Amino acid sequence: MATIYDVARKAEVSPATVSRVVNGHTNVDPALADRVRRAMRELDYRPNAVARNLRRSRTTLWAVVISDIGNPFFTALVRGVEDLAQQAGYSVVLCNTDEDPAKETRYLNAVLAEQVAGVIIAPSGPAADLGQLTAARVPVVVVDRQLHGSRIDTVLVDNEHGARLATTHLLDSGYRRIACITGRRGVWTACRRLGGYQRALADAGQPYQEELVRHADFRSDGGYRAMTELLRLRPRPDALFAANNLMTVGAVECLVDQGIPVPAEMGVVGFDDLPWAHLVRPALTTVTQPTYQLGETAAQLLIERIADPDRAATTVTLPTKLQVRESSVRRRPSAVVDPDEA
Amino acid sequence: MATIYDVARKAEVSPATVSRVVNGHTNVDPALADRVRRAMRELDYRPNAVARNLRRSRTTLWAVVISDIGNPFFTALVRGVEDLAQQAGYSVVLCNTDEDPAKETRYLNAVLAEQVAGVIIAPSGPAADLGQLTAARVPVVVVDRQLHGSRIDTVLVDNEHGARLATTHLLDSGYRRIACITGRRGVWTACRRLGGYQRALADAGQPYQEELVRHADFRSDGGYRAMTELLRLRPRPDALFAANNLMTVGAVECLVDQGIPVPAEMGVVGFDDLPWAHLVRPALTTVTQPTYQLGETAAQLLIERIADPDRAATTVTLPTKLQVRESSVRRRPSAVVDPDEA
DNA sequence: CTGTTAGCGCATTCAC
DNA sequence: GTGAATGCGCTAACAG
Repeated sequence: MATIYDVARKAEVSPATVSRVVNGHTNVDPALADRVRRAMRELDYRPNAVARNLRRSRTTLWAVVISDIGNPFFTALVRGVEDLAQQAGYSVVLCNTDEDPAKETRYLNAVLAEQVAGVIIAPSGPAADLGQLTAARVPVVVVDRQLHGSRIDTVLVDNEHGARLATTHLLDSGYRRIACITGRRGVWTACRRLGGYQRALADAGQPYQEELVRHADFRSDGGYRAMTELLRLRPRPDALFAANNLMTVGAVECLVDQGIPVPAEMGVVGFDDLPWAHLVRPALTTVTQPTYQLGETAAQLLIERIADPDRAATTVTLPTKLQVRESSVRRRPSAVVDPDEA
Repeated sequence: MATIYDVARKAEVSPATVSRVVNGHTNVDPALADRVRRAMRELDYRPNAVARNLRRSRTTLWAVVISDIGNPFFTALVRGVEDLAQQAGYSVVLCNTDEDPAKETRYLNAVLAEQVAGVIIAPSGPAADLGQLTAARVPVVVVDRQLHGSRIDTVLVDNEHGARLATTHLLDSGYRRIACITGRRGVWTACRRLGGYQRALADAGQPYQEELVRHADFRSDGGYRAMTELLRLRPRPDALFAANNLMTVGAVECLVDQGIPVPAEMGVVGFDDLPWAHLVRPALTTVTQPTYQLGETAAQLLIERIADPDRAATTVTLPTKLQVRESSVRRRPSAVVDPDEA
């Protein structure tokens, strides 16, 4: 590979001038600039980003750390991040931890070693150790989860509100024994969504029954198992609020396998939409999150944080909406209007 | 951030010795090594990967270039790559081009500049310019598509065979006017899958009718539009073979919207599975690819290519299978056995 | 406006 | 087995 010195020699200028042309920083005599550009073309010169990063002691890379690349929630979020990152001149490195703390640690170490310009982390699992990142003064934005006690920029949705909407909707549809499958104890989103469920029951003067609540792992299999357990209860629940998209899928699979008709014998609402929620029969009612904007907002905060490392930390909360489809309405399911499909 | 010099000073050794301890290359006196390790701990020393990369003029990063991060096919593939990469000590950078040639070019440039150790590219769109990569002697493996005329390691599936299986199955189920939605003209997978469809018709002595074939963009919307067009034909097709997963989704959405019952009035088989294909009612019959292994195999080839840049290029072809579910069988749909679900 | 110079942090010669 | 010295390729002072 040609270096900046090769170009300089060929164009009969100094390496500094080549650098100036490449980066367009200072003004360069047009004639010289032309010679440089020609030399670059002839040598097929490509600036070595590694050397530049070392010299500048910063990179143009963001790391986005997510826990499940197979979950459409995260891929949509990544898209939002990526689009803004590109605009701002950053490339995005995706780190998929698969809910594996060891992988997460490895990635965070790599991220530090590689001197990334910033990190956006969207963990659904237990708390990551962001201490080392913040200690190294790496700009960080947390998405999807509140980290108490730390001054970090954060983007959230109103989980409690969404969960409450979902549960209230099931009550309004006439369901009375509503089960809840939420995430692991201690996981922030799991708590908030469970909280919204409880709140809705309280609002309606319904008793809160511990046995109707299950904690699973935010994955499909976990939803399946939790549903299996719930179906053993007597009397059986007549509705389900599932606290994330993949667990909803698992639960519905279980219902299909057991031959339990939805929504006739089991109303279902899931938290977080799925790209194909309306293709499943019956179409799934979900609490939708503005996933793409979640990513965009995180990217925006990261850009601002990089520009001013000392500004006060911000928390942005985005709204959720209830998307009523068929799985939660006992009669005339096809009459439901779906604004997103218009 | 502490540097190797800080550690050396604190441990009262030379930077070279610290480097030796960090990399475990040569033998170091245990006493010195201990002092070094303690100093590293106390200073929370983290090797600067950028500097190391510059010095060694190679990195420990792979780039995986895909065209749609929202497509489960690619995410599964990435998982396969990632798992092997981790084992081999590489980190994976995901580059999502969204079928946008400009984005792809930007990423390939970045990839060159960042001196990545290797590239795995899985494009579904038109030909990428890999020339510059191979010219720079960057190890490259192509997945999912054949690049004729170039000596590049490649991992494929037997597209033609899978498409033929799918079409033959529809014929066997009694459908006679079978439409095909494939990808853009000139896209390798699109051609091969169309070829399999044609071959199956020929095998069965059925005429090939141009009007039954549509070319779309491998995305959901394209499938929807193509299906809309096909439904205007008279006589109407009675079955569909769609050449990728997302177009299948789009086509089925269209059928739902038009109120056309599947499989009674329209048999459907899609190429490439979806994680939730069995949740859709009726459950979708698909041609499944070993997506994860596709990624693993690509990673394996890349590892071997890096180890020996001059070995002959290999092409590996993996098998596809027909997964019969409900959307392609007119009677007794629930009797179908699905081995993957056992 | 341009060239000379130094050094980012590290790994690797080469002497010792 | 260890340390001193060098340079990976580039950018940013600084001097001219």
